[in-house]
Amino acid sequence: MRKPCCDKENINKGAWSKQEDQKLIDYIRVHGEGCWRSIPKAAGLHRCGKSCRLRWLNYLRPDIKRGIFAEDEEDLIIKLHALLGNRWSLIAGRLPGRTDNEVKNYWNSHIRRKLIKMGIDPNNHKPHQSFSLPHSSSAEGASNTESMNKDHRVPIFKSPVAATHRRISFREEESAIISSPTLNLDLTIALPSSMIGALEEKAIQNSESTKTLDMEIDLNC
DNA sequence: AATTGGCCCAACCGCCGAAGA
DNA sequence: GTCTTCGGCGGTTGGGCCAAT
Repeated sequence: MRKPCCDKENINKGAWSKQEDQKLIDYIRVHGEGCWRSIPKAAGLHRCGKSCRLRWLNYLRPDIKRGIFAEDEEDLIIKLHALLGNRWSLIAGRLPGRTDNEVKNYWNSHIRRKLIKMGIDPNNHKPHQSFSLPHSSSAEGASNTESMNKDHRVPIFKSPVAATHRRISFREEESAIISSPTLNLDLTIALPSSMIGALEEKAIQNSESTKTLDMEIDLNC
């Protein structure tokens, strides 16, 4: 049995107060992002290190872009999702200022529904033939491939791409993106510039794994 | 005005891989 | 080679807000 990431006692949970936010911001401004486990104690926060990390990365970071997604951002998310599946952190990495949580939420609340309305299966981005909303599908069938959110409104489908290829190495994923015939300019623009040179080199070196991934993606798209 | 149902999003949970001892 | 710890990730949930009834 794995130990909990932190002492559960004396740990605040739930929404962050302004004071807590300020403490975390102040600490990171001075000391930078370091060891998340030690930050709560050092910053005087009764929070789990993971919670601090999440709060900082998803909410407090100064470079976060908030507000509605632009059309081109949405388009890019759809393209990247078709390629990568539910790997939100990778998708978010190509949307400057957006977090994985934000992208994930936006996908589940907006894009998924939009695609369904358009008659496109959000799992594989193909026009669906038998895809149906949960209320019209059999509960038995649904239970194996999808889970519902709490009020049974929208099915949370597990992407076949993500389910099959979860935890593919970062290099393989970058290589797949760079070498993808269906995603070129949109993606290279968003790719962190500092990584492009190194990644292209790696893409060549890892051509074997890239081929494998591309082939798998072809099967799914 | 009160209730209900749906939507949205922040935050938690549990798992996994990487790194270090 | 094995074990432990940590950071990171995706899935899921709790709860606030708002529109419809």
